[in-house]
Amino acid sequence: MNVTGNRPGDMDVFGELRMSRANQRPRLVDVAEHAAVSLATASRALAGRDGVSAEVADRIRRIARELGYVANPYARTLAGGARSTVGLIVHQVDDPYFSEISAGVIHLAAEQGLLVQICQSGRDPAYELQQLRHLIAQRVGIILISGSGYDDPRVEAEARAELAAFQEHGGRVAAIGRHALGVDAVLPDNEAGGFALAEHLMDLGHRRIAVAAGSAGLTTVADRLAGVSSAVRLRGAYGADLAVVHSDFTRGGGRAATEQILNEHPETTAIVALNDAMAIGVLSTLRSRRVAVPARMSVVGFDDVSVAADLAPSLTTIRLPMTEMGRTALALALKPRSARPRRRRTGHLLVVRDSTGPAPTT
Amino acid sequence: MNVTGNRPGDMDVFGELRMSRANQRPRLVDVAEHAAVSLATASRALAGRDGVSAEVADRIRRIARELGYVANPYARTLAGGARSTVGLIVHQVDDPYFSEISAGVIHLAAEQGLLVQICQSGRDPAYELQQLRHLIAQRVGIILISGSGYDDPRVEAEARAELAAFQEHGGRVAAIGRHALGVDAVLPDNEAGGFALAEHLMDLGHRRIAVAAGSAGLTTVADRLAGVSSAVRLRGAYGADLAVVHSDFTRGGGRAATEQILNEHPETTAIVALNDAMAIGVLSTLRSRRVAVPARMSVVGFDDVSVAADLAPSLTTIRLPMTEMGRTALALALKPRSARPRRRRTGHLLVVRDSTGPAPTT
DNA sequence: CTAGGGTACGTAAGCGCTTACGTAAGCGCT
DNA sequence: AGCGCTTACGTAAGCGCTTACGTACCCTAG
Repeated sequence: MNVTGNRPGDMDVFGELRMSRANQRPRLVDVAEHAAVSLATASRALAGRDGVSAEVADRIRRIARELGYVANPYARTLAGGARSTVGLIVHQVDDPYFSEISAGVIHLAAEQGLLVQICQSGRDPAYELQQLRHLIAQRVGIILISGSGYDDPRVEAEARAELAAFQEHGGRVAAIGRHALGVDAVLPDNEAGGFALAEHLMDLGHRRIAVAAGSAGLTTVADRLAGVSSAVRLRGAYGADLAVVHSDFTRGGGRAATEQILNEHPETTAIVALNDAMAIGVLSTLRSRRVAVPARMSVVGFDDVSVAADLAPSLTTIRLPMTEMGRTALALALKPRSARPRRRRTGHLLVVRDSTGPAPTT
Repeated sequence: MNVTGNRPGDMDVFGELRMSRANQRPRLVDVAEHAAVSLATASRALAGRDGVSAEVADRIRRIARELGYVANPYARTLAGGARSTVGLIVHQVDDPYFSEISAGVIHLAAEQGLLVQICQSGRDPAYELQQLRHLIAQRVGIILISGSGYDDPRVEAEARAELAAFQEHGGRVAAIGRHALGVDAVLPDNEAGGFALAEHLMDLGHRRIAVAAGSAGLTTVADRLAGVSSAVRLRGAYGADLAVVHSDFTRGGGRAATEQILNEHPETTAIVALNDAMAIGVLSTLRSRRVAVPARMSVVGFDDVSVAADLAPSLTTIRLPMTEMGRTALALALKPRSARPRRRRTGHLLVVRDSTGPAPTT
């Protein structure tokens, strides 16, 4: 139940790590003295609070700039209860989807002078919950949680409760691509994206479509899948049919799903991978199985990670603005809380490239 | 003193980030009281410092665990000069090379209970220096700097001076793949890697080799290039020849370099991209220019980012253990400083895949 | 002219921790 | 017995900020 690595031996790390006091950076008192005002006034002026006349505030700000004053975030946090750290939970930082989101978060955070603490949950709900608790214990002020939610109501409820308590105490939370948490969220329209992909394939004449889906327990999977199915159902009269194979949201998952599709649904002419990582695995396996893309099999992905355009064949996919999503999520969390959770829908765009073509005429 | 009603944190007028004091986690005093010792003793026991008898220390640790006590990192930092944040400077987090390094750093940091603050320098030396100063101003305890160094002695000297001063005050520094900083470093053998790539190509019969190099000012570029040239020079007697085109370490850079190589050095039968990102761009351009790989042109990369194996054709490259490099760098920084900079050389491995083949017989 | 109220600023009390220094007890030594 | 040394612990002074509250001053209304 405790965070890993909390054993006595590990604490030594801190023991070794200490800085000399001589690291003389200007402090708030220095600014205050130069400006011939009190600490309180200097603090108020720099925080932009009122109760300071415009001219004095200007003088203080100027002097702070001249001295190269940068507030000590630790002191600030300790004193004010204000939290200048944002905790970002992702499944895996070296997955392009998440690294692009992170890039957006980090970028805005840097602009705002906030620290970003990144945690990797490794796609494990239990570990994710532990990370969440750890972040809260570390007194972050903002928690950004990305990655798909879990269908399991118990898991999700625990996270939800933890976050609610955190918000109760003034913490800010925003979710990215995750809607069941009862918090502000930036959400791609996964269903519409799935719908668009299926439509695109059916427009090309495909009728036997297989879906390489991520873990069955993820809401993202369910949503994207729902979009695909509803598009297919709408054209059911034309004989469209859907096979769904569950694996996981990685390249390896894509490879596994492809094997299964090839074996169990040989009539398939198009594979919808529910994210780009899987699509990369799908393409890779099709290549080694000598299945021509798109001549014999069309493939689509979802996300448009940046490498998607440089694959061979380049990947038809749904573009999601990941970097912007990260930015937006942080921006959302930075705003004052509203009574009810806000949702920002992100745009999405079908990007047609070389991995899709007309259905083979058999 | 405790009013349950209206606390400052609840008012939250201007979207200020503040937490209510009511976020009652156990503090060190609570542990100390339960253990019937003083604050000082509790602190010493939990920090693993001596001056506390074994049994008392055990009791304190047990009680801390029972209470779920987690030290407030801000207070700890403020008070002790001990720094529990590690600053990580990368060029770009959504570049797989750096995201894999980050993953390693984050992982070890999580184990050690350290915060990780990631900065993106955007490959701009001036901005990187600014980020560096920012991290120092933010009082991080450890700075990890990755990405190639710059050939420009002035730029590098400034960073070097800044880091030296930081270390002077007890800060810890480690570099990843960067050797001119006068600090501990984990270094791949770029020269040997370049050598191995060139050897591999020449073994396959290639004699007209072109290099798609990153920016001319980077030490990584110089080192990898030196390896390639020296291998080629060694076989100069056999008529091997080298064309070098400089661009930058991105996919776009790879595309640009390829265009130039195709135009200016049409006799080329093999392209050495000095990192995998460029190699992806090279492959992409060759495909659109209808140059068969490896039949008409062989391509090699450097790094072995995880997608390299799933490209079409899969990429022959030098494998570097990026994740482990990140981990090692942090581990290095965590150790007490030694008198002179330590260097950890990482292994590397030529991974032969489908993007290389025998030179065309013309 | 004074009460009442607003504005601009100062004073000082912490936030939760680390650590220099002080103290009391126990030990061996002469 | 008396001295100094070591060990184990307590006391209290901050670390650099924020902010509740106090104070001086000016303005307006009565």
